[in-house]
Parts: sequence; structure tokens; C-alpha cells
Amino acid sequence: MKKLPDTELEIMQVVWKEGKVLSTSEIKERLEEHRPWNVSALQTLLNRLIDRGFLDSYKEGKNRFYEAKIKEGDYLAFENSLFLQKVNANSLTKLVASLYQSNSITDEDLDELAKFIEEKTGGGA
Amino acid sequence: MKKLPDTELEIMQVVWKEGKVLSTSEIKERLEEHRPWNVSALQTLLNRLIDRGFLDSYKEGKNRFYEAKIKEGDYLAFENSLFLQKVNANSLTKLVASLYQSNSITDEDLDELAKFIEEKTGGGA
DNA sequence: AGAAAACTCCTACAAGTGTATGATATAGTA
DNA sequence: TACTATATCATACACTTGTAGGAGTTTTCT
Repeated sequence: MKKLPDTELEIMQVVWKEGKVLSTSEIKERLEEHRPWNVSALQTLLNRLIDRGFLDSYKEGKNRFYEAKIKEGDYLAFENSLFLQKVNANSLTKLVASLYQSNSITDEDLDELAKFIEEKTGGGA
Repeated sequence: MKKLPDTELEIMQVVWKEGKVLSTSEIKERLEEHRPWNVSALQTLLNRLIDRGFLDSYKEGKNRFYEAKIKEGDYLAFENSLFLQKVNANSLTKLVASLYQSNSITDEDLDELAKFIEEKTGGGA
């Protein structure tokens, strides 16, 4: 697997979120909740995602439809793990400390995370 | 600030780690602890880092020396925060859960993180 | 000084990424 | 069928990123 370029990831996030087959214009609509998109540019990116094996597509009449071939969880596992390694020297605490010190996360985020950790490791005593 | 390309980040990590002014060949040596580097390619990247404002340089005789102009912590804050937002929809727990499920981190990593959280929030009761 | 060695600088180029124009195809409608 | 609206497709192009060759400089050594 390879890291997706920013714009292609944006598209995959829409497809993953909807969780079903989408037409080009449906994808465009969802994407435009965030920023304007040129249809042809979108087409190019969709084709690249097919080449990468992230999407499948078929045509029905006038429209082309797309569906995810790679699971969101699988891709996130890949990209998150790569990021931790490349940027934070594989140190989870370093990453969270950096986020906390720069106020990118709040005490509430830490509380929520603490609960998750408790669930995962607390039972093993 | 802008996200650094992979190779430029590799270089900055060496400069940050050493924590002092380094010559081209010193940087090359450190980099080559991981993989081979072509000197000219390295020069190009160093120049790009100067253009971006990440490095300063001066020449002394035959050699050129480089020093960091941006602090590691400042850059990490930027990149970590951006990554959390773009890839994990700003959910810290989602990020950590993904790392844990894919075995990219261990129970020990979670324990260490739990201690960090305790330090930061535990005292505020 | 002259030759050799070490290092830098200029330039180039292929692949990847973001963006868009114009041509073509399909569907609906008078 | 001819017209129109809508969508796709092919192609292109500039900018970014990764990589490297070769010319030019400065130092070193004899």
C-alpha cells in the first residue's frame, strides 16, 4: 500500500463515510460541503484511485458509479502507523505530548483517551 | 508553515537531533546511517530547506554549514495537528485505537501514555 | 606553481500531484 | 429526428518532489 495524496484521500473519506456506491455527482456534492470542486479534476482523481486499487467503478447509462475496494480501517492502520514512525520516531507519548502542548487537543480528549486505555489494558491486571 | 516533503523532513530530523551547526558531509554521514545518499541530491534538498526558511547556511572555506531556523517542537506541533485533523477527523481516540488494533503500538506504549495523561490531568481534581 | 583531492554549484529531468479545457457520448423532450 | 441538458473522457499543463551529472572552486600536497 502507498500513502494517498491529499486530494485523493479527501475523496476516499467521502466514499468511506457514505458506505455505499456513489455516482460522480454524488461524490462531488459531498466534497463540496467543504470546498468547490471542478468535475474534470474530480474525474482524474477518481481514475487515479482506480489505478491504485482503492476504487472500483462501473457505468450505468449516463452515469458512472464508484465503490471502495479498500477498507477505511485498513488504510488508516497503514497511514497512522507510517506517520507515527516517520514523524514521531515511533513514540506515541511524544505524539500525544506534542498535540497537548500545542493545544491541538483538550483535557477532555485526554480523558476520553484515558478511558479507552483503561478498557484495553485495565482488565488485564 | 507548510508540510515538508519526506526527504526534506529526513534531513531536518538529522539537524534537529544533532542540535548544532553541521557541514554538508556531516549531514550526509548521519543520513547514511539509514540509507545511501547522493551528495548533489542532498545539496538540492538543503537549498530547498533554506528557501522554505527551515535552514540557514554560511560558507567557510571549502565547506558549507547549516543550522536549523525552525524548532523541532514547532514543526512537530504543526504536522501532528494537521495530521490528526486531516486523517483522523480530529479524534485522538480514533487515532490511538487504530494504532492499537493494527498492533503498531503495544500495551507498554499505552501504559506509558496513561502515565503521561495522569500527570497532565490527574492533578487537577 | 602545478596536480590531485574534496567539496560546492548549476542545471536538468522524470515521476507524481493538482487543476482544467474542449470534445464526445447519453438521455430526455418537443 | 433535432435540440438541449447533463455527464464522461481524453488530453494537457504547471508545480512539486526526488534524483543526479558535470562544471567550477577551494584546499592540500609535492
